[in-house]
Amino acid sequence: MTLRQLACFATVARLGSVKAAARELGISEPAVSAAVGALRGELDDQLYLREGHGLVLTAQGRRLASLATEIGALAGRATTALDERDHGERLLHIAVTGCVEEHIIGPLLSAFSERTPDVLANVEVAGAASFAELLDRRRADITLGPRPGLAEAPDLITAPFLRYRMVIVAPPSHRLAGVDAIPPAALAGERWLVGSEGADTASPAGQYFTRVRIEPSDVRVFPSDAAALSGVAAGEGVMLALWHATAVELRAGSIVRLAVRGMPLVDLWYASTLPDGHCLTGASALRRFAATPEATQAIAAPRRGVPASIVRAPVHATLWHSVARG
Amino acid sequence: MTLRQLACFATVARLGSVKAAARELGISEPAVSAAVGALRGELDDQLYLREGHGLVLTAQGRRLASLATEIGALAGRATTALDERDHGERLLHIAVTGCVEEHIIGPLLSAFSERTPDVLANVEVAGAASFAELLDRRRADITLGPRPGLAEAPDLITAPFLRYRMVIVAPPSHRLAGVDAIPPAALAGERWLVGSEGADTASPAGQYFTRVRIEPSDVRVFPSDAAALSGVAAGEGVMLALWHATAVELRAGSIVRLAVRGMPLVDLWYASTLPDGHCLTGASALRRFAATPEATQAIAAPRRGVPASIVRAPVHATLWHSVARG
DNA sequence: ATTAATTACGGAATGCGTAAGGATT
DNA sequence: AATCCTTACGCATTCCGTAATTAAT
Repeated sequence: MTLRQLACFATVARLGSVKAAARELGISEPAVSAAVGALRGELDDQLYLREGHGLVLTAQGRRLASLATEIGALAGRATTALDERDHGERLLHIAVTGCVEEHIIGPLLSAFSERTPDVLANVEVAGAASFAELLDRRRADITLGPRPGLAEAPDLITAPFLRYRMVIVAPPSHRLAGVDAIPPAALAGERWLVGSEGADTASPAGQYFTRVRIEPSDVRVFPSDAAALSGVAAGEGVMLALWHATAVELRAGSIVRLAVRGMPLVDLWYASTLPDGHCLTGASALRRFAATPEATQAIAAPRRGVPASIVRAPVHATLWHSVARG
Repeated sequence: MTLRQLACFATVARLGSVKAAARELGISEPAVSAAVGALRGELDDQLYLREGHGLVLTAQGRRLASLATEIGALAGRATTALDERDHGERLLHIAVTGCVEEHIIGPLLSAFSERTPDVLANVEVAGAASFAELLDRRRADITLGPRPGLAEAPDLITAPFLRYRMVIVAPPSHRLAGVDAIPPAALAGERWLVGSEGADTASPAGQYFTRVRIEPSDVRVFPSDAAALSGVAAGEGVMLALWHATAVELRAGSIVRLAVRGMPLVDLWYASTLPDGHCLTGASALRRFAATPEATQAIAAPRRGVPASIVRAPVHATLWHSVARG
């Protein structure tokens, strides 16, 4: 499989014709046909069928067309975007977990950019399990979240930067509101609301369920922790939430904290990079900055959003949901 | 530029050595060196420098390493994931705007999957401006949001599926609460809270600002509309919000609606696909389903989240933020 | 009969491996 | 002296373009 073959196929898929693709690509028709033929052989699929006037993609063909276009776009970025020398040293690739993305990264970067002007950051949400690999393969300059497995990449520099607390919140009318020393098992039958990470075993909620050995049957996924919290206030269910993200609602009385045994859950988030010589100066600067009181304070402050001037809209957010077996 | 060259460079970047990369790739050392040399020439950058024992990537080299790894991963998906024949016909690529993603897609897909079991959906957030191209290049099977420009892809089938209303909400203590017929210009000096799309000109907020000709100086970005709404309740500012997403908070009295002239703003969202013969049956089924009363009702219902059993955690969400000029 | 995709074949270019050169520790 | 990246050169493979063939309207 070569880039050229993929480009040929992507063009054929888009234009619905080998001839037109050949014209657009500036090569001969057989060249296109052969390129696609090679893919056909390699992937063991027809990719498209001739049908009347035009071509109709097979299911695999459609998927490959999508992948091929995406690959082509990335390759194009390699040739063009790489020229922006300015950004080269200043662009930070930051990999974070969903929870850090929603609650931490905004104020943290906001504060960091005040201290170190002209920072550009590209935030990518990833599972903590992939942190070590992302750093190792240079796909991320720094990771923020749980500690990467040191077994996988022993050379990482890893520093704790935030001690966080998680609590279980419920509507004020909840039957267990005000009750002391609630055993976790008493919550197994509740309706649990979770944010975009769902109840994945790697998510905070999933890890908690595993730790206290409950398997709630009624878990409902919201598009964000904030939306789930709003659901709690509306009486929809209970939620495992980041303590400092619930301060406003707790004070307003729209939700209450349940006194579940073992709560609040305290844990640490880490900032990790490759060793100093091998990572961007910006990455090690951010790693060090994240642990300063200044950063901690910015993160802990009641959330006020981030000035629009320093945040560009997500250019390309990709979420993978899969919905099955209704 | 070829996939092989990129794979060579990615491996060199990861292992920090041409020799080690050659060993891992199972080819000779000069072959690797030449492949990287070709990239060096094409991209006009050294990519890495020899330094003592090992190699140190240049800034461009780091970016290329990231791109190369990503491209390699996608190419790998093309060979392996394409084999999952089962999913071929059932996997829907859905492109939506940020607003639809947060407020609409969950209940819509939840209801759709009840009616059509075994649906798999892959939801991608994109700007409405790219809808036509996404459909045209087969990177999306269906788009949900504003109407794609018909000039760009005249053959699309486009059907309105939801009439939505947007309102401006504020804290109950706001000076304009209860005031009638507020001129939009009176809000130019407010602090505006916006969700993840920011105040981008393509976002609902950005479009509104353009339409009423105000350029607020104080716009603060939150990670989601729900978070921004919670900010409104906390007295942080005002917000242009989807009417039906504010029902719970309005009823609870934690926020109020401002009687701004021209509000509520009413508009339509459209479901668009390629013509029936050229798109997945699932895509046209969803396009038709979205316009049924059943779907409208599911979307309009106060939000309750989506059962965890039918939503998988986002496997790989990529957000591009860029933070500059603190 | 016409349009469009595929196969056949000759020539050019690319890519790999062995061997030698150069730079750094 | 040793290690590692790079250049030099011969060979096999791949890839393209022209021309002929096949399939469908």
